[in-house]
Amino acid sequence: MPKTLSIQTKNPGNTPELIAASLRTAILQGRLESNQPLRQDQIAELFGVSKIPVREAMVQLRAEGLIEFAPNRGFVVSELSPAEVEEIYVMRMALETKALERAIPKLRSADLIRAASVLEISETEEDRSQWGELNWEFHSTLYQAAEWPRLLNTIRVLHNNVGRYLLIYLGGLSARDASQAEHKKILQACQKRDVDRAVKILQQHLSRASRRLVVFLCDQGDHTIKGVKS
Amino acid sequence: MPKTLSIQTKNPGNTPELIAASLRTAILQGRLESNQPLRQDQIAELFGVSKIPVREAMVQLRAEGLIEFAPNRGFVVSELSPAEVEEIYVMRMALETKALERAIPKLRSADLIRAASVLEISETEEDRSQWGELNWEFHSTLYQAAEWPRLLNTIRVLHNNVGRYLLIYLGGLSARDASQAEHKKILQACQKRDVDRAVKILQQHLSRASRRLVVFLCDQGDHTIKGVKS
DNA sequence: TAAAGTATAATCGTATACGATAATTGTCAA
DNA sequence: TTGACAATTATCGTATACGATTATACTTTA
Repeated sequence: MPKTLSIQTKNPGNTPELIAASLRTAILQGRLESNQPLRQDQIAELFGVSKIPVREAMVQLRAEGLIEFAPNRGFVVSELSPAEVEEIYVMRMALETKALERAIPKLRSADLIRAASVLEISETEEDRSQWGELNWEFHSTLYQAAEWPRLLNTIRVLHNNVGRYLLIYLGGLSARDASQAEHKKILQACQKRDVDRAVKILQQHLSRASRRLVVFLCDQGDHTIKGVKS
Repeated sequence: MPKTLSIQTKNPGNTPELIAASLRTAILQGRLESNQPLRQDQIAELFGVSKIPVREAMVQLRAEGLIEFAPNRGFVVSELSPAEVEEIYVMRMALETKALERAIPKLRSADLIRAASVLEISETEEDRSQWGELNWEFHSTLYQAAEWPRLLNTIRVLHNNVGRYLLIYLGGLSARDASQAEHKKILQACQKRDVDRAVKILQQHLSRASRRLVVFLCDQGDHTIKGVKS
């Protein structure tokens, strides 16, 4: 369990939502590891609330696939098998290409500027825990122009699911530089309104990330099958 | 509010799940209409439980997009605008073609027989509230062979979201016959392991349903913008 | 009458409490 | 020592209760 997840002062939103957001970030940043049990009492105390809003937050996170549930045993942080990572990338490819296709003709210069500045910030960002967030910022800045909010949200959920693992694998600087270079190419194609080229690079970008991630997870010492150590 | 949603005898599963399943079915079958508020006390009493498992069920259904939530105002059954229906069909097309592509080479004869028998049953099924379920049975029988459970689940959620509306529009017998004919063609292509043809027909099937549904919703007396009558 | 304000009722949100279930530890016999 | 069983502890699941919020009905006043 991390030292502290978040301490709220008042209640400026709704409580289960705030708790879900805090836990979500902790999982994405790798501060909560796979298979780690989430104790309701403990988390409730951490946030200074009872178990009830905590459980609602967890039902939400379970629906997003970030945690798993077993009756009377509680919730644990999900672990993805290489096969599941592949599956998620198949879905991302199918959905993100649709989003990008529709977004490109609708991109405003403000969107392009924003995407470019996110890339710049990424260059100098030292804090690894922020990389996943910046990565999402870049992609979502482009996709949101499609004005398909449900699609964007589904993509976000899928992105979050691989987020933790992406973080580990981007740890290698060469992988990160390659990823950055691909982002720049995608942005250039967007600026030229070259849909086919942008989509093609995006596909390469995702399938490369998928392959690297799968290799990483397979090499990764533990040959784990869905949380059951062999 | 319908007469009865479901009366449980014991607790053979976990309670919020059972409640969610029951409400989900009620929404899919059109027994709970769009914008109808879901009163926690009332539903709790209906199931003979307190509000707490009811709220958890609702958080789950909200995550699936079937109901919406406003703090201190509670939950209401979602209403889809024509634009949202289109969006969902774009997503379905992107995802279902991937599922079908991968499934076809892996389809076992048992799967094909099952799909065929679902179509047969559909022919004779009088009860309209079952059509959505049978429709899903047919599609999911084909898709599950892909062995991508997350993808299948996401498709199911999307299917559920348009389920109610589909039900209304399939009310017209000609539309239903057309849909059945397309299903048969898809199945034939699957039997011949003709991936390209099957995918092509599936795309037509979905885009036709989408167009018809959008037209239907636009004609549909009420020119409603996200629940706010104009 | 209509707008504004107030009182009442309906509903929500969750802290507390407690029985139910699972995990852990301790005990005993083989 | 080790396996089976019992006792203990930890944790879960939710019914109850109650304050907080919102909706509705009822005044009051201009």
